[in-house]
Amino acid sequence: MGTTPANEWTEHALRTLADAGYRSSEPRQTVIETMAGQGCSVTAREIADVVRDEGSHIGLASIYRTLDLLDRTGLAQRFEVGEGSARYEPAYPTGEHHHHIVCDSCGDVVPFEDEALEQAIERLAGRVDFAVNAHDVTLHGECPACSAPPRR
Amino acid sequence: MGTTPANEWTEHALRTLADAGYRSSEPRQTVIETMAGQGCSVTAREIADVVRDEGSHIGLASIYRTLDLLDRTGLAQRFEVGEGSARYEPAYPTGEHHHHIVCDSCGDVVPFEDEALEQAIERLAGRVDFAVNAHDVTLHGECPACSAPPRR
DNA sequence: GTGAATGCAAACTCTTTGCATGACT
DNA sequence: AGTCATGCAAAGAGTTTGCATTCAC
Repeated sequence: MGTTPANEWTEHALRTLADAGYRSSEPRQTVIETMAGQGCSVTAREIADVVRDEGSHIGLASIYRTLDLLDRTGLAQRFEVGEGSARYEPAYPTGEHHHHIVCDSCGDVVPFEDEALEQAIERLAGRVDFAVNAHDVTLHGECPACSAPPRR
Repeated sequence: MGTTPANEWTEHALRTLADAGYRSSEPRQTVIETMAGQGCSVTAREIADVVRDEGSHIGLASIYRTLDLLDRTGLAQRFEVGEGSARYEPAYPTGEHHHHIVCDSCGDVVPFEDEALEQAIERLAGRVDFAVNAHDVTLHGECPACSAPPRR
């Protein structure tokens, strides 16, 4: 396996933080690697659980502090899908990104991309009097499994 | 002043709840009227504050219960813009709705509508394998006041 | 060595829940 | 009268913060 987007983001994030004068501690590296390792978005607790399952341990507070740092430096994007806890995911320097569909029955979150949607938002952003620098789109509904007829 | 959309929603909501067998209590009516009275979206605490300023009082728990009821019955829509607390706003039976731009500096929330955006989402919804029945779009940025050069 | 980052625990905020009281139908 | 809804207070969940210790530079 060669260079994946996740690997690239990990390195980009570590380098960016180092360049900005932040120290490279093991907890920070682990949080970043764990985020990259998850397919899509993660919550603070999910990171803690994954790390614990790998035999290590990072205090929840440190995870929150790292996530906050990543968000503030633009290395990650924070968003919520309405289930109480914040989700974070890597933000690629290319601006490339996706959005999410949430199953309101089982809580499943799956990503999607849509160029037409991005264009509509871009045009809109140019028309409003806010300086728009990010956007969230979340679709709500039921996943195929949940909208299937009840099992018996 | 005649019939406004807000008035209509208030009546629609009260009637719908009554028809569904829910009791018409004063707290519920007040919450609904207060929601209608606010321009856009509200938080539970905002409702409590407005009600208190008008000389009445409703327990926070009842406000939350009413908001939850409105959300479950489709009379209101719940969403979050990332400032910790949930916001609710009237959902019109016509399906007419808007989205929000949030100023990440001062927390100001302003509504917008965009037909092209709605169309893009509608087309997208038809293409995914989820049964999509709602969507949130939130733009983040800085409002004109906050992006202005710092005052001196 | 010095200042920044961690970990723990306490504090906070938002929201939900249990239970007795009061109100709508 | 019989329920359903309210209000209060306590409980929960997620997140932030204070502070002593540890670690990176």
